[in-house]
Amino acid sequence: MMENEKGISHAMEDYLRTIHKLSEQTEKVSTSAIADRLDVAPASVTKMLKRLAELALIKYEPYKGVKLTAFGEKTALAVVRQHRLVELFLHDILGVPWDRVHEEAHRLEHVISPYLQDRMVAVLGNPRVDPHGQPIPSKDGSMLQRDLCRLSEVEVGFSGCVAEIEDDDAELLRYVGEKGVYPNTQIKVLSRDRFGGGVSLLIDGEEVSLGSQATPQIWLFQEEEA
Amino acid sequence: MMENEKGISHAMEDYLRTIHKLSEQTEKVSTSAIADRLDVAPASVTKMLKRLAELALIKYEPYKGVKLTAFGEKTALAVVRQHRLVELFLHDILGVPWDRVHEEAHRLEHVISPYLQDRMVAVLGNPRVDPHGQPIPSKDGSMLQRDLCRLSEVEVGFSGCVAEIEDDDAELLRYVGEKGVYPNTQIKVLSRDRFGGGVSLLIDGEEVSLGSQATPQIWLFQEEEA
DNA sequence: GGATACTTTTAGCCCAGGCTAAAATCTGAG
DNA sequence: CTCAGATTTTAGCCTGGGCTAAAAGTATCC
Repeated sequence: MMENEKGISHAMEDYLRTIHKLSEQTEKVSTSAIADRLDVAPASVTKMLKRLAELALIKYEPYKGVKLTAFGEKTALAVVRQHRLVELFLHDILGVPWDRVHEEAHRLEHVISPYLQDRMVAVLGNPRVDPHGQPIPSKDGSMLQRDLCRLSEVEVGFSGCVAEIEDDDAELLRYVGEKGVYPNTQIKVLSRDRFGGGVSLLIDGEEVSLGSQATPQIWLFQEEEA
Repeated sequence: MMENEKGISHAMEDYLRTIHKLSEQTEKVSTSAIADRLDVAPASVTKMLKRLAELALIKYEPYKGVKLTAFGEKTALAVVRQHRLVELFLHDILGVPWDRVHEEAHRLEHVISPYLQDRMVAVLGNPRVDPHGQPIPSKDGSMLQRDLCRLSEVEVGFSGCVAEIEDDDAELLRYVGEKGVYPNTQIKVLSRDRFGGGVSLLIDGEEVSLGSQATPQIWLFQEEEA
């Protein structure tokens, strides 16, 4: 049951991380959205939501969706921190490619003690972002806030810098990596498909095209560069 | 249920490792010995033994104790390998002290994929022994066989080299470490308590005494040195 | 060789976290 | 405003891995 001292199981950690993730898009997160993402039946989600609500991790009104409480938010951020630190560790120290770190980290994140986390942080030198450019929440739960927009939504002619790429689709990461798009890659948007959302980019003097599945997953720093 | 592809759960891995460990002492391992070591009720052990027997991991005759099959042995050695590799990794790469690696490795060992194991091995440079001197089984299940004897059983006057120290009691490891006893430490037995099994040692020119709880946990290379 | 003590197993329970099928609620289109 | 369709919840079941209490088997001692 309570795998860590606070009565929060590994499964609960997964739910919290998922709810946190989905909260970026919608205010109240739906049962089915969680079920989809965790690949479990909606009924299972409902059951778990009740437990999370009992622990005061979420505010749950039946049929109305769910929202993290402040406590839940804090706990979720701790899970995200753990996850991203592990990803970075796997990448930087063990040489795991960026399209594999997510799934490996998913298993590891639940069994890293606070002590080990500290050791990892020490070895990594207090890092700020994971291998996909996503910011690592600090211990106290504050997270680097940045002004980002999706590559799928930026104007033709925009020139700027890649901030992060969504980490949950390994296939996509491989695709994007092959095209030479990584965090901090400098890009300029040359053109855009009229329908579909694919783009043509200038990267390092080369012209590169990206399919419409990829562009919404790539986030750019908002501030336009010269 | 089946946490790895072969239908062997984390709990089962713990049982296998424990049975393997206890098999060093006795031919047939008793239910209660397993229960003691895993800190669960004997009834729980019985139940699990049936499951392990169904998977052909052990030979189980009710009331007569239990023994690993060849398949069980192989599986257990894979778990031991995982455990010791993780211990070494934590020690060498993350700087975790040797009295802490066991408990941390205990959680981690169940969630390291074969791929990650390979990465660890690469980073560690194909190591042979863990931080307590215990040999790491190779991938194919062969393990460095050595001729060891306990410090508690060696004659006064013996001079030789520490091979390994049992890793499951952190307190003891700290004690032994404070005394300067590590794998490969050169020692000479100066005297022995008439009753109790404590000894007085010469280490690096210094006289050091070790209590009777410690000496049976310390293993020496059998061959006497000049 | 039998009484007693210890060990092991059985029986039956619990909880977490899944599942399906059926009931309840919500939503949006006419 | 109603009702069909989608979403969500309830009810009830399952499995793994624990537990306790009671029964069964084994060992020991006289």
